[in-house]
Amino acid sequence: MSQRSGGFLVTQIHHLGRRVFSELLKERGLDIGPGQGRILFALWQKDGVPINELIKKTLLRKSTLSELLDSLEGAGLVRRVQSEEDRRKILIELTEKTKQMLNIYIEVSKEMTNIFYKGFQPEEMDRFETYLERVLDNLVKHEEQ
Amino acid sequence: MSQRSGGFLVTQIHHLGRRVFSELLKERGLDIGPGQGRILFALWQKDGVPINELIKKTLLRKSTLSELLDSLEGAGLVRRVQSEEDRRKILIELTEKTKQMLNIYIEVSKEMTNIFYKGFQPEEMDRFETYLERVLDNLVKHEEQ
DNA sequence: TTATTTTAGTTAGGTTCCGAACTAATTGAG
DNA sequence: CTCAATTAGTTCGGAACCTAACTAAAATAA
Repeated sequence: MSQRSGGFLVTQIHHLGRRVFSELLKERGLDIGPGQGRILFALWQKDGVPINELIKKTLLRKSTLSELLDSLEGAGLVRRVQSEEDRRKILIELTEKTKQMLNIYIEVSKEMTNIFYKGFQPEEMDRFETYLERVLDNLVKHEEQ
Repeated sequence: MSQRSGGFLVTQIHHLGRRVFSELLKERGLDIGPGQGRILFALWQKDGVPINELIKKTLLRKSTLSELLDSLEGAGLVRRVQSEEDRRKILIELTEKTKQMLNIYIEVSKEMTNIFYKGFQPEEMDRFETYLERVLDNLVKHEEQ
């Protein structure tokens, strides 16, 4: 009976959050969208990786990544390099341009976190993120059958 | 320097959840997408309302609603009726076809909730949803300036 | 070796979202 | 009463997602 609404809330938070984040990126002069940012964020942790590794980190579909990488490459933010060992693989590298964006991106992310978690105690953030990880895990496991 | 990742987790849950929900709708023979379902869900609670009311319930932009309503109307799932009192307003009504979908939709929603919250105790769901509401509230207030 | 299967990525077509610029009806200020 | 401002929706172009169908390279099995 319990009319749970977790999924709807997550959806609403996602869309509102995306709008706010977009706005912050723009204000700070970062000319990238939140979808592009998501990929760059993964690449800042480690670049020179094949698309398959980005799929694991972002949970996006390969067709989505393929297209987002087109736009990032078109904007000169990443480079596609064919792997020597396995010529099926395409390694994604950051360009110099992108490396200089990292610090601003981190600033914007912090700002975003402040808005997101306004009024939260650190322990509350921890508990909340633990719940989020459990839900994500449930969904990932369900998708794997 | 707490590297918080709530926003990323929410995004990932949103996208994975959408895929799972889409799949469930299809399996149950409901020929609607999750975006359409979101609007129908609001209308099942109360229909014959102007688009502005749907904006408040769904937090979508009016252009988004306008287009989703086009697709719903095209599929014969809703009707647009011009308001008598205020001819700027368009009231959205469910059709008979749609009213018969409600029960199945509720079933699918329950299934979705079971997957989403697998392993959660009821109190944990309550706490989690309270956190979600607080985050959503933070974002709504920030958007209002 | 050669044919099949698997893996890596792209392409095509469609959906759901957005902001910005538009039309039309109502409200409100002078 | 009239005209400017507000409110209600639509349209347009683009971004970020999807599935399904494709190409090409590598691995495997015959």
